[in-house]
Order: sequence, then C-alpha cells, then structure tokens
Amino acid sequence: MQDHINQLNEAQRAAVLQKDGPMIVIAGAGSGKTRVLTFRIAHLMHQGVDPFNILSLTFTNKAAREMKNRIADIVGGNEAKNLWMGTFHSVFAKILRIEADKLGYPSNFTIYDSKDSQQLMRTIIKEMKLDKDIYKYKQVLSRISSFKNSLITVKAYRKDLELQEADAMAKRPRMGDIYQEYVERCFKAGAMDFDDLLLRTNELLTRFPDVLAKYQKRFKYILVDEYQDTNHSQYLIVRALSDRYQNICVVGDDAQSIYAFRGANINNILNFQRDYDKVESFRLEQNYRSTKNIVEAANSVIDKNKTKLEKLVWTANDEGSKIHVNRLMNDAEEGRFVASSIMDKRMQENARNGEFAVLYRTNAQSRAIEDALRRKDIPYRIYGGLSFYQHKEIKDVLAYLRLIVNPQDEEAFKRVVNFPARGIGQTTMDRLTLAANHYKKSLFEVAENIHKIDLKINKGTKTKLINFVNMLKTFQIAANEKDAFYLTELIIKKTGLIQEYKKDSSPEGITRIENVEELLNGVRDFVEGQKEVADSNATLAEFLEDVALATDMDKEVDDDDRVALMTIHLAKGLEFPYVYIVGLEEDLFPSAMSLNTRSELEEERRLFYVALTRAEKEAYLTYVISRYRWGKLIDADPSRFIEEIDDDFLNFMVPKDDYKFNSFIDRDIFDDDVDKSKLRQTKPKSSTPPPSHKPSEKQLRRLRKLKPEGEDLSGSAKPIQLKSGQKVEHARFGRGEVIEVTGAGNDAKASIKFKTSGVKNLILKFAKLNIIN
DNA sequence: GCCTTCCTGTTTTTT
DNA sequence: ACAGGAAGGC
Repeated sequence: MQDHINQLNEAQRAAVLQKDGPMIVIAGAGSGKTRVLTFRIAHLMHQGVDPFNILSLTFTNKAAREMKNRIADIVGGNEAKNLWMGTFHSVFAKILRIEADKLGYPSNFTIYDSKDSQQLMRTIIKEMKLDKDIYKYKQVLSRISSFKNSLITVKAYRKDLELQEADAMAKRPRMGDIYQEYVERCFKAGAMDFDDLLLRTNELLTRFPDVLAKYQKRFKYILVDEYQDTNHSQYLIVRALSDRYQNICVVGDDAQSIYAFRGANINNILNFQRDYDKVESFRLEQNYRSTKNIVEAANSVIDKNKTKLEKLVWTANDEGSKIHVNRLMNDAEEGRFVASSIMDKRMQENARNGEFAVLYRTNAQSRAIEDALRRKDIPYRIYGGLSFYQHKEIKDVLAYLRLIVNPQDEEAFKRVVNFPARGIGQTTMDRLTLAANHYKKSLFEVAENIHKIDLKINKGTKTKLINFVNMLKTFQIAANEKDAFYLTELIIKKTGLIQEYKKDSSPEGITRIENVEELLNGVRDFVEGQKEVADSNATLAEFLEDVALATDMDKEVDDDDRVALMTIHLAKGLEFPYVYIVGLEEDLFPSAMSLNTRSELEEERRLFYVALTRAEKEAYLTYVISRYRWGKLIDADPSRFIEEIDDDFLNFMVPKDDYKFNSFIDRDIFDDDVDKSKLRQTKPKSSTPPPSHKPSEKQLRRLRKLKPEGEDLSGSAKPIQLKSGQKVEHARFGRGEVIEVTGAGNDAKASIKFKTSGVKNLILKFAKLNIIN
C-alpha cells in the first residue's frame, strides 16, 4: 500500500490519507482523479474499514466496474467484491428491491426505460382526450422528470400555485392531472422510471427513520464521483445517508458539469463547503494527460465562464503541437479530411486506430464521418445512439421476460399481447384497458379473468386472450424450475418470435435475428455468472435490472483496434492521444437551443472544455461552410469557441484572415439564413450578452478595418421596398430575381433566386441589395 | 383486425 | 432524410 501512496503527488496523497469527515476534491481534467478515489478506498480498507461499510457512487456502470477492478488489483478481489459500488440508479434500485414492500411496491418491480415512459405518456394523453399538439408527450414527460428530480411530488405540485400557473400559461392546465395519472399508472404496473429510483429512495429514507438509520450505519464511508453532475434528488440522498458519520468524500470538477439539462445542479459542488461542517478541501491541479498547448488552450476557453471555482490546471508535460483548425466545404469533406488525417497520422506516428477519437455535439453528425471512414477502410466503432437493449427485437423478447417477472407490467403487456400477431387488436385492447381502469386491475388480471367479466369481446378473441395468458403461465412455471437461459430460448421458440423475424430476409431482418441470438448469449453469460444464486426468478429480475440500467458504454469492448466515434457527453472521463472535434459551428456547437441564457451557453463552453481536454497529444478542430441539417443544406458560421481559444495555441490550416472574415461578415452583415435570423430576433435583447459575444479590442480593430466606412453594423438601415419579379444585385451573390416577399418592417424577408448562388432567403434589414431596372 | 400510405417530428446532450 | 406513428382503406 505504501508503495502505491508514494507514487502520488502531494495533493493526491493528502486526499487519499485524509480519513474522516466531509471532504471535497476538486479535480481538474486529467489530474488523476480516479487514482485518488481508488487508492483512497484501498487505503480505507487497509486501515481496517470493512468494505461492506463503504459506499462509492459513480456516474456510469463502466466507471464503477473499472474502479472496482483497480481496487481489486491492490487489495485482492475477494475483499473488493463486497464494496457497494455502482451508479446511483443501480445501487438504489437494489436497496429499493429490499425495501419495496414498505412503499407498496413488489420487490420485483419493473424499471421503465424512457421508451416505456413515453409509450405510457402517449396512452395517458390519448385517454384523457387532450390535444396531442399542445400536450407533447416528450415535453410533458421532461417536465414531470424535472418535478421528480426536484422532489416535487403530485401533492407538492398541487400546492404550488406558481408551478400550476406556469403550466397554465403554457396552455397546459391539465399538467397536474397528467402527472397524477402517470404516477398512479406506474405504481399500479409495479414500475419505476429512472427518476423514481431516486425519488422513491428519498421517500423511503424520509418516511422510515429506521430504514434511514439502518443504511446510515451501514455506509460509514461514502464517496461520490462526478459530484458536479448530481441532481437535487441525488444530493438529498447523499446528505441523508452521510448525516450520521459525516464521512463523505465528493470528487468532481465544476468545469466539467455538462448535465444540467437533465437536472444536474452545479451548485451542489459549488456549495459543498457550505452544506457540511469543517470541510477539508483538496485541489488536484496538475494535469498528467495532455500537452501544455492543450491544457493552456482549454484554460483560455474555460476562463470565459463566470460561474466557476478558482483552480489553475497546469502540466509538466511537453509543449506539444498547436491545436489544428481546419475549415472544410461541407460535412462530407469534413469526413474525408478526418479520415485522411487519421491515415496520415497512423503513418507518421505509427499510431493505432484505437488512439483516435472523433467527437461531435450531436449523434446525427456521425453519419458523414462514418461514410468517410468506411470508404478508406478505417475500422471504427460508434458509441451511443441506440443501446443494444433498445432495439425493437430485443425489447420484444425482454417484454416477455418482464411480464413473467412482473405480470402487472402494463407496457410489457401491451407490447407483446399481439406480437407476433395473434388476432388481439386495438378494439380488444381498448376494451381491456377500460375494464382494467374500471376494476383497478392490471391488464393481465383482466385478461386472465376475461370469461368472468362482461365485456363486448367476441368468443374467438376471448379464446385467443386465454391462450395468450396460458402461454405466459407455462412460461412462469418454467421460470420457477429452469434458468433464465432455458426460459428465454423457450420464449423465442414458443411465441413464434424468431419465425416472425425470419420472414424478413432483408439485411435489417438478418441483423434482428443476430441481435436476438446475441441477447441469448448475454442471458447465458449472465446465468453462468450467477450459478451460485439458487432462486432463479430473482436472477431473472436481476438480469432485467442490469439490462434496464445498461448503457451503450457498458458494452464489452472487444480488443479490435478501432477509431472511436461518440458525442462529447459520452467522451467524458475518457482520453485519447488524437482527438478530432468536428462541427464547430454556431448553432450546432454551441447548440442553437443553448443560446438563450448565460448558464446554458456556459454549459456548452464546459462541454467544449471537456472535448478539448480528452486529447493527450493532438487536437484537431473542424468546421464547415455548409452542412446538411434537417435534410437541407444550411450555411454555417465558425463557432465562437474557436475564437475563444487564445491564438497562441492555435494553428490555422486556413489563412487566419480568411477565417475571421467568415466569422464576422457572414454573421453580422450578410445574414442570409431565415431560420437563424428569426432565432436571433426573438432572443430577448434585455439579457446581458455573454462576454464572448462582445468582440475583443483586437477583434474590434479587425472589424473596423473590414467594414466599409460609416456603415452601421447594427443593421438599422431602412429596408428597401421590393416586390416579386424584381431584378436585384447582391454584393456577394450577384444578380438575382425576387420570388417572394414576406413580413414587414424589420422582419421583412425576401426569397431571391440568384443566377449563380441559387435561392436565398434574405432579411431585407441586413441584405445589401441594389435594385436593377 | 390488418395493411398500406401518409404525416410528423427529429437533430442537444442520457442515467 | 428518415423513422415511427396515425389514419384510412380493405
């Protein structure tokens, strides 16, 4: 142990050796945070702390697994396996299963994934006969999610007039009723959604002091990784559990907080020292990952944020090469550039594919990169997107399993009752649902007793329902007698699922069958790993839980040597020698959705910081002039984030003047993109523009040089009068003809067909047009 | 009850 | 551009 501790730097060592009391470790990017956490846990155990008494919460299953393995390397696997280590969701799902009856839930409750929740929400909105264009199921769901993450129950919502008024203002006065119905339906189905796993844990700990005391005593030492990404619900759980011993160690980096959109509250980390008494604080500021250029470039960006903890990340590593900035014509060319650059690097540096990562803001951007890599035969792997368990065919099989474990599971029932088709259609389902709501029974129970209830369902259909129920019952018996692998195989054969998929001989159909086979392999691996556990039904429930909480990152990585493609969010915590950050354009990164408030923009900036700091040796930034978005070719401007990096660390592959020209002239004078302009106009002018928006003195000088004498940049020039058919001339696009004029005053726009540049939508306020007679 | 065709939203990020 | 759902015809 001492050997390990001797490897650490001073700050790291102090954080590892501090044993008791509340403490916070502010860990800059690449500063050896995971090392501190693992050594700290190993050290605690070395000092005689029982691993059963240590709770360590991470953000991803993968992080938990890796950490556990690293601890096992130090203290041995036998001891390490007794640690409570996992994500908030998985740890508290386990505890909730133990305590479920106290909350009125069955211990084998189902975990609804977001698709299940969405499906249920659609049903509810339909049943309540609400306008689906006003009550958009995803929006409603995300609002409910934010209620839950802030611990606003239905009851609390009903008391909160402000919230209700906000919903009424948004033309959704029935929000409370929907919320209530959604919660009741989940409860009735014996199901919890992701947010419930945290909310119900809070309920458990608040309502049952003896339960709270039990877990407080059990978890003498609590560690939380990525504390900056915790939401209010998680914050309260940690607070409650650590209240007795106050041995709470949180680790995080406020500069890497990128999950506010799903309720993470950066104040949790900013206020930690206020929340606990006598907090010891540690700062890990030495970066071991990246070159000086990368570290300092990243620092120069994050400096633009106002909300942050003071911290100076530095490195003793080499200077390294500057950050390359490339401009490409379009997304296809961007892909080609990345692909050939990877080829070059592989040659020059003798690098493996696995040393490269391509990071993007949105999943949709992966396509162009993929195409290019495939053409050059560069092996790659896409992370994220649809997780394996979210594929249709997998969800079908899983729904059968879920229904066997928990017959109340409404969403699972609806999914498989008529798949493969067995003649139970919408009409029957509507009647079943009506009866189920009326008798307050589950769909399964109603179907089970269909002959006892007077429903207008014809005899043939009743028989079909009974057959379905009986089939499930034989599965249940099999589940009690045999293992999950046997059961899954039985289901696939007996239900006719596999025959159904085999009908489809298209490539997609073949992939489906392969996926089902892969699932079967997964079940087998799970069963083999759980052989020692006697109760087979519990095992199946456990399997389903793992599956529900699995993400794409958790997939076993084969040792194939591949380039990694992923969103920046997914890249957090990872590192690569060579990193390409693509699509650095305004409205894409930063996203157009994030330009309304300073805090949203600051989150985007932190995201960019995360992206940059993934790189060990070299970082490449690319942006394009035009990009396909929503199936249309859209003109793009370079991202402000490029501009925010101190010039000293950049290597412009495009002439710098050229780049600056684009970023300013395009954006402010010759604005030719209607959608974008609209967005900009509706932006509240009252909100203080972020500092990055204000051009620096250097930029101002450049601007003055570029703009024609006496011209007003704010664009208050009087719009010219135009009508369709008129011939015009534009400074950049040349001659054209007006097709249509819309709007009036400052909003007036003209759609103009230019001879050489095609059709453009111009804001007349800004457009430099001359009328030709 | 089933199948086809239209239509709609999606492209911000996910445990 | 594309997938997934809704609606309407058989």
